[in-house]
Amino acid sequence: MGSPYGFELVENCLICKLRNDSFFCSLPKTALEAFDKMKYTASYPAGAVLFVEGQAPRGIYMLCKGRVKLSTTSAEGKTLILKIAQPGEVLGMHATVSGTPYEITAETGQPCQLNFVKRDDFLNFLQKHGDACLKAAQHLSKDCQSAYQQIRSLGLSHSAPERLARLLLEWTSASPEQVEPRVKLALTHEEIAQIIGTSRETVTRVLADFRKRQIAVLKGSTLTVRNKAVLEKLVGA
Amino acid sequence: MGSPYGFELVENCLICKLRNDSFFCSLPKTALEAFDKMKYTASYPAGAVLFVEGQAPRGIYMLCKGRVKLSTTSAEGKTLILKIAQPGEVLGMHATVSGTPYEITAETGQPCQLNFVKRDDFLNFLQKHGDACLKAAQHLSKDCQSAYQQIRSLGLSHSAPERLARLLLEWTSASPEQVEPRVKLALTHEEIAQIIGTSRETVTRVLADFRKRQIAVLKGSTLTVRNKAVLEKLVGA
DNA sequence: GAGGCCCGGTGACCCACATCACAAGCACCC
DNA sequence: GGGTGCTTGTGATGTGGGTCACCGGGCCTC
Repeated sequence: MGSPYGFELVENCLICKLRNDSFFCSLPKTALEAFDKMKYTASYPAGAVLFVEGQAPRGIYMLCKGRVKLSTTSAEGKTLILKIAQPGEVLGMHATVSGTPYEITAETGQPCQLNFVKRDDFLNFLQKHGDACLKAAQHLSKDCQSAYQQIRSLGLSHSAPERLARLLLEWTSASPEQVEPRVKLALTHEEIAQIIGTSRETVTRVLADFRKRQIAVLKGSTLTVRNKAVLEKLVGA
Repeated sequence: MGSPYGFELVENCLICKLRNDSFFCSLPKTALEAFDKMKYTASYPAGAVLFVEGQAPRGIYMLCKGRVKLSTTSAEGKTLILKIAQPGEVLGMHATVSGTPYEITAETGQPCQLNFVKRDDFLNFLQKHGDACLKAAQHLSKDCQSAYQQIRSLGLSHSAPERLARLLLEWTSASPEQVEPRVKLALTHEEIAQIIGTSRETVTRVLADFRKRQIAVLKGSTLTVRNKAVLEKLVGA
C-alpha cells in the first residue's frame, strides 16, 4: 500500500521524521500541536500549480518533501525563476502575512508533500505562538536575503557567463570541501536561463564553452565543477 | 534652540507625532513603552553611513524622519540601489533577525532621525511582544515584495526605457488621480541609473527622449508626468 | 517503424546599450 | 574673479547577447 506518488504521506507532524532544525515547523511542542491541528496534508504530482501570481492569498504551503519552482512571468510570457524551494520552506508567506496578492507563482517540480494552512488560521497561530512568529520572521528574512542575492546577480554583473558561474558556485557551495563537487539537479537549459535572466541559447553556448575550457561539465542532470578557481575569478573581479 | 540638522529631535516615542499607522512603531501601549526604553534616538546629517554590507548585525534602525538609500556594491565598484527607505521603515531587520551579516548598505540621503535598537534587545522585544513580532513579519513581507518587484523589473524587461517608465509610474503612483502628477525627488541621473541597472548616459538620453515626446519632464528635482498612457504602454506589452 | 514533441547545439544577423571622451552648466568657496 | 567639483548633455564606437532559423537526438505513443 503506497501513496499515489511513490512515497508515504506523513499525516502527523508530531512524529514526522522529515523535519530538521531549519524547517519552519521545527517548533516547541505546544505550537507544533496547534500547527498539526490546522493543517491539511496533501501530496501533489510534478507540475502542479499551488498558486499563481495575482491571486488573493488563501494561505501558506509548508513544503515537507520535494522541490517547488517559484517564478514570475511578464505580460509577454517571459518567465523568471526566483528560486527552487527546498523542503522546510514555507510558500506564500509574504502574501499571507501582508494580505496582498501572491506576487509569485509556485509550481511543483517533482512529486511533493505539502501542508496547507488557511490564512486566518495561520495569522491567529502566529499571534498566539511567539516562537512560531519569530520563526516566521526568520524565514521571511532568509527569503529577503535570497531575493537580494538575485538582485545583485541580475543588476551588478555585466555578462551571462558571470551570472552562470555564480549560479554554479551557489549550487556547489552546499557540498563544501570537495575537489570536484558534483551536484544533481534536474533543470533544463531553458530553466537555467530563466534563473539568470538570459536566453536558452546563451546558456547552451556558455556551458559548451565551460566544457571546452574544462571548467564545469553538465551531463544529464549531474553537474561537475572541474575548476572552481576559474569560476570564482569569473564572478568577482 | 534647534537640533543640529534643522528639526527638533523627538525623544519620546509615546508622544511622537511623526508616526502613522503604517509605521513599524505603531504599536499598542505596552509594546511601545518597551520599545521606547530600548531605543537610542539620534539624528544624522545627509550622507551618513548607518551600516555597510558584510558587517555583523549590530541591530535595527527605525527611520522616523528623512530618506535612507539602501544599496549594494559589486567588487568592481558598481552600485545598485535597492530602494529609498521612507519614514516608518525599519532598516537592517533581515540581518538582525536572521543573524547573518547585513547584506546591504544604508546611507542617509538627507538629514534623518533614527532610533537604534541593539540586536539582543530587539530579539527579546519581539519574543515578548507578539504584536510587534507580527508587525515585524509584515514589514519583512513588504521588503520581500519590493525586492521581487525589482527582480521582475531587472529580469523581465528588455529595455532601459521600459524600466525607467516603470520607475516613473511607481513614483507617481502615490499621488493617484491627478492629471499631471508631480513628484519631488532629489536623485541624480546617476542614482536613477543605479536603481534601474543601467548607465548614467542612458538615463540622460531616455529622459531627453521622454521630454521631447512630451511624456515626462524631470526639471530640477521635480518630476512631471505629462502622458501616463504612453508610459503604461511602454511597461507592459 | 513512423510521427510528435521537447531538449540541446550551432550559425548568422543586428541592435540596444555600455563605454569612452569631451563640453557645457551650475554651485560653492576661497 | 577664477578655481574645483559636481551634474547634465551628446557624439562616436564596439560588442554582448537576444532573436531567428534550422538540425539532430532522445523518448514516447500510436
